[in-house]
Parts: sequence; structure tokens; C-alpha cells
Amino acid sequence: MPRPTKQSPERGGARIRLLEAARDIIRAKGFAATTVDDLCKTAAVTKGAFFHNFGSKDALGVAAAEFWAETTSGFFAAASYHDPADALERILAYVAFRKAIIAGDLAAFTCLVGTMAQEVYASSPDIRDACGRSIFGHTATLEADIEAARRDHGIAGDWTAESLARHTQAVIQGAFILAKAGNDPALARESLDHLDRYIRHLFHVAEDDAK
Amino acid sequence: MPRPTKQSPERGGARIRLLEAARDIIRAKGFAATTVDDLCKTAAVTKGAFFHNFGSKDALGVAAAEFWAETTSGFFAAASYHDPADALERILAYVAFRKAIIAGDLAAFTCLVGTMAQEVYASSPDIRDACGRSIFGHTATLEADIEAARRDHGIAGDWTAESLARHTQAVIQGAFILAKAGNDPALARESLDHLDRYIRHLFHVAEDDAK
DNA sequence: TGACATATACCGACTGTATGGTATGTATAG
DNA sequence: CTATACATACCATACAGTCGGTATATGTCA
Repeated sequence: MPRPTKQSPERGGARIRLLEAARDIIRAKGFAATTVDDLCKTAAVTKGAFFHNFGSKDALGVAAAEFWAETTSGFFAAASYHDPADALERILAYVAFRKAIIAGDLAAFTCLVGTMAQEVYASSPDIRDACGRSIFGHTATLEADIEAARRDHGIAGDWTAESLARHTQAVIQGAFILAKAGNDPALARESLDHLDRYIRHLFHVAEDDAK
Repeated sequence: MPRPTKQSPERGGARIRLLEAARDIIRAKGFAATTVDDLCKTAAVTKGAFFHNFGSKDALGVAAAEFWAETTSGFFAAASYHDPADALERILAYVAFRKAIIAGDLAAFTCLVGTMAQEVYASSPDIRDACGRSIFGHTATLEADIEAARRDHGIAGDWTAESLARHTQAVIQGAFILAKAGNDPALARESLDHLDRYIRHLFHVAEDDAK
């Protein structure tokens, strides 16, 4: 990704390249260990460009969380797990989709805002809240399907769609931690199998043999 | 916690005080944001003491993970959730216990090694592996009970005791992340309710009304 | 149309301080 | 007399952030 020259000025690219660099580097090293110089080098911009676009390193953290929220919501909105006509099938397809994208390099599939929230929740409330909005904004996209599936299948139970949606996220985030601690993505996929089984249990449907 | 004087030399205390400081500060600020000076100040020792006991900041990270493994394994071994004669009841008591200790300040109940593993998994393999040993060492303590409960209740199912033990940890770790992101411990307890429900489903027992 | 002003987006050298780490000294135990 | 467990002063570097400058786009008024 070449620097914009003075002749062909696609200027304004610095901000996006810095956010992309932040997304990749922070997932690998964490927020505190990521330096402004790291980001500038990877994005091929100077410090002047950094502090022109972001008032501080913390401000970049907030912007990175918002950038993550925007790009991932687009990514999930476009995914095919929304296709099934049955709401429960959409939920199970979502879990299967989350499992399917867990592969390859850890920093490539783990969650930026989960990582950042874990690290800065006490020292940087602004970043923490931006991460919170990203996470809980995503869980909210599941609620309607859970609610619909519950109606369709006549499920009672002393749980809410909201809490199940959040629990889904908790399992995913926790799965990432085990994968990192054990340095093995399979540890994450394993937990998603349990989540799949739990949801099928809740809705009284049989387990999927082809796993 | 006073400094050991030359008159009443409880010397050797520096190492433990540094490990306790690491446990508390790293849980609040993360590993990278925790400085050696922070630790020395809180432990009331000098830098000389720090680098006498630990060869580097990374070495302290490894030692902190091992210290965590030791102290928590003692803590859990002594807990009363082991009391019930029935293995399944012990498992459910474990989940209830984990839920019960989620209260008050976030840094007081969250997991040091989960936090560290998340942050340094790529940049410091030594710390990562020490965290992994702590986490998976703990999950291993659940396996015997899960295996026994499975026999006692005649449960088949295409899952292993090992994977369920790990999933339990994943839920707990993920619950901590949601609690941090939402700045509310109730978000963590909520996921443990789902975990409780999942385990009861797996073993075909009724839900607990008194929750 | 052209001259001029203003704003945007970026560059790159510089700075004060914080940080991990070192070197040397000292009191005490055995 | 030696090893341990510190204390203290010091160092090189890395870090977030600053500041003065430049190239380009855009607006505006004669």
C-alpha cells in the first residue's frame, strides 16, 4: 500500500491506514505495547499525520474501537447466516459461522474490542465504553432472531433473549482467551460446539450429526 | 505493610510482596502498562530488590502466573464446593461458587492469567505458557468430577469431560470480558447462570428455582 | 480569469520524561 | 569469609506528544 504522492493525491488515506494498522497491531500486541511509532511505520505515515488525525493515543484507541464496530457490523450484516427462513436456524448458522472463521493466525480472527476492553477497562474509560458499545451493539443484532425463535418454538424458560445474546458473546470472547493461552484455535472451536449444543438444548432440537 | 527493618529482618518478603503487587496491579492495568516502578512502589521495595528477585520484567510475569496458579489452586482446593457426595452436585456447586465470588471491584475477582494471556500471547511466549499451565491446570481439577457425574447419571453425548471443563473456563473468562466492557459484574454472573443451565441440560436434571 | 486568503492534510526534526535495566555498595546470616 | 538480600545512584533508550513548515484544494472578490 504505497504512500500517496503529491502527483496522485489520494489524501485522507492516512487516517484509514492508521486505523487498519491499529486493528492488526493491537490485536497482536495489545494496546499499551503498541507504540505510536509502530502504527506510523505500518501505516507508512509520519507522526505529524498521526497527531493531525488523532489528538492522542487514547483518541486513536476510541477511533479504532468505532472503526471495528463499523467494519464488523458490515461484515456480519453481509454474511449468509441470515439466509434461513427459520429464526432458530439463523441463530445456529450464526454460531456455525463464528466457528468457521476461527482459523489460521490468532491475531487474524480474535476480537479487537474484547482485547482492548480487557486491558484498558480501568485506565481508559473512553476506550472501554467504545469497546462496550461495539460488543453490545453486536449482541443486539442477535436478539430479534432469538426472540422470534422462542415464539416460533413456544419456549418458556427463565432466560431472556438479551441475556442469551450476551452469553453467546461471552462464550466467543472466552474461547479466544483459551485459544491464546493454549496457542491453539481448536480450543476456541471446541467451546462453540458446546454453545451450539446449549442452544439446541434450549430449543429442544436434536444435535447436528455432521460436525 | 511495613518494610522489613534491619532489626527485625523478615527478609525475603520482597519477592512475595512484589508478586502480590503484580497480581493486583496487572489485573487493573494490564501487563504492559504496569511499570517496574509501580510494582516497587506498591511493594515498598527498591529496584535493586526487584531485579535481584527477578531477572527481568518478563521473568516477573512468568513468576506472577506461577504464583497465581499456586495461590488459586490452594483457594479452590479449600473451597466447600467439594463437599457434596454427588459428583454432579459438586460441579454445580463449583459454578455457583464461581458466581458467588463475582462481586465488588472488577480487579478483585477477575483472572490474572486470563488477562495476561490475552495481552502477551504473541509477544511473550514464556508468560503465555505459564498462563496456559495455570488455566489448564485448573480445568483439569474439574475433569474427574465431570467424568464421575457422567458415569453416575449414565450420560452419553458426543462431548468429553476435558472439553466441558475447558468450556467452563471459557465461559468464566468471557464473562469477565463482558463485565469489564459493560463495567458491571452482573453481566458476568448472567453468563454463569447460562452455564449452570447448560450443565443441568447435559445431565438431564431440573433447573434450580432458588437463583 | 487571476490574485489572494484560508483550510486541510501531512511532514519531520525535536523534547521532556518515563522506563527497563545496570553497577556498585552494604548489612546480615550462617 | 562467603552468600544472600537488599539499597541507591545512575544510564541509554524509547516513548508520547509538540512545533514550525509545506503542498494542495477551495473559496472569493475584483
